[in-house]
Amino acid sequence: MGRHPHCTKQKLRKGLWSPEEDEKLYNHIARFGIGCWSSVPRQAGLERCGKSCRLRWINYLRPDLKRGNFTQQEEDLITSLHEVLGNRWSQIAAQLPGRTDNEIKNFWNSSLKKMLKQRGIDPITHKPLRETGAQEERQKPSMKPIFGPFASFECQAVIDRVETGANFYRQFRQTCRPLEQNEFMMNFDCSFTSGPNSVYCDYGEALDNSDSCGIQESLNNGSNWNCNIPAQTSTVLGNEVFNWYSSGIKLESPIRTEFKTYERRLNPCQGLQHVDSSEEFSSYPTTSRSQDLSDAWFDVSQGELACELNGNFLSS
DNA sequence: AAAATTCACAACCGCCGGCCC
DNA sequence: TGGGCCGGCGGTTGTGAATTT
Repeated sequence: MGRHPHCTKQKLRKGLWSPEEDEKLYNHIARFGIGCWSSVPRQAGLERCGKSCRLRWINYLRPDLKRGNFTQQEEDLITSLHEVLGNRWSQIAAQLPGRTDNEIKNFWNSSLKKMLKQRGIDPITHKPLRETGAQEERQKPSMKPIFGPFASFECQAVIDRVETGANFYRQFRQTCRPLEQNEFMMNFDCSFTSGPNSVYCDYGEALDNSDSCGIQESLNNGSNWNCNIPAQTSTVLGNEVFNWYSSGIKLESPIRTEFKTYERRLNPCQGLQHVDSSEEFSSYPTTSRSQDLSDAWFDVSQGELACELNGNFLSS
């Protein structure tokens, strides 16, 4: 059995909140803090359901809310985060202090979406509308898996470290080119950019549960990257989550980008065969900053990555 | 000036996962 | 273990203000 009787469907008020209701709720939270929302209406003397109280507090009454129009900076950030995260408004809101997911969602639906369309950008794919249309046209006839020549796939992810707010961007690019009959060479490029208190990824450790067309296996074989995050980060992609742990490293730069390329010979009939391993291109330390980043972990989405990688094989 | 339309934003609804009993 | 509650989330709707016809 459950704990408490669910909000009994007695006559509860709906619709806009009156100033009196706001005052009651604000005073209650100010005095007792946030506890069990379902008991707030009764304790605060409100004829509302707990959910409604919670929403009113989060979206309107909270003292740390930033009011007013979105700045250009916020606008740009929302756009770029939406490109990465899609309609995950709560995760986007987590990157904009003082803004709520509801506010951002409304702003997106009422303004940003239109603005992007006016600029000729598809607000869903964030690619030029023509390109998107052409891609859709091309993909329509063949939903069957095909290893198309020059197939290309890109995805991006942003990981936010909760404590510092430092952002960490990953970008993947996958391309295929024909070799011989029934054979293709696939290049899998990754670039990682991390901000202050740099963060590094190790696919070798992270992708230890490979089940995605051998891609993860290839990364395991080829990678010797380190996974070093000083603290837990929020999950930003996908539904499936798994943790990974750092092995400890000292970082020297506040901003650093790293690139890697994996080449794989593909035979659609035989599956994937590993050909070459990784190649590390560059990093650019700016100022010196050492930090011991051991014993840290963060989440990535195995499922999302797998899903995205699988996407490559469906392109034509 | 009034009606119609558009816009911005507040609030609701339904679903889901986690937790408790 | 299963039922039910709770909180969080994203999609949708409602509402008042602003703008257009």
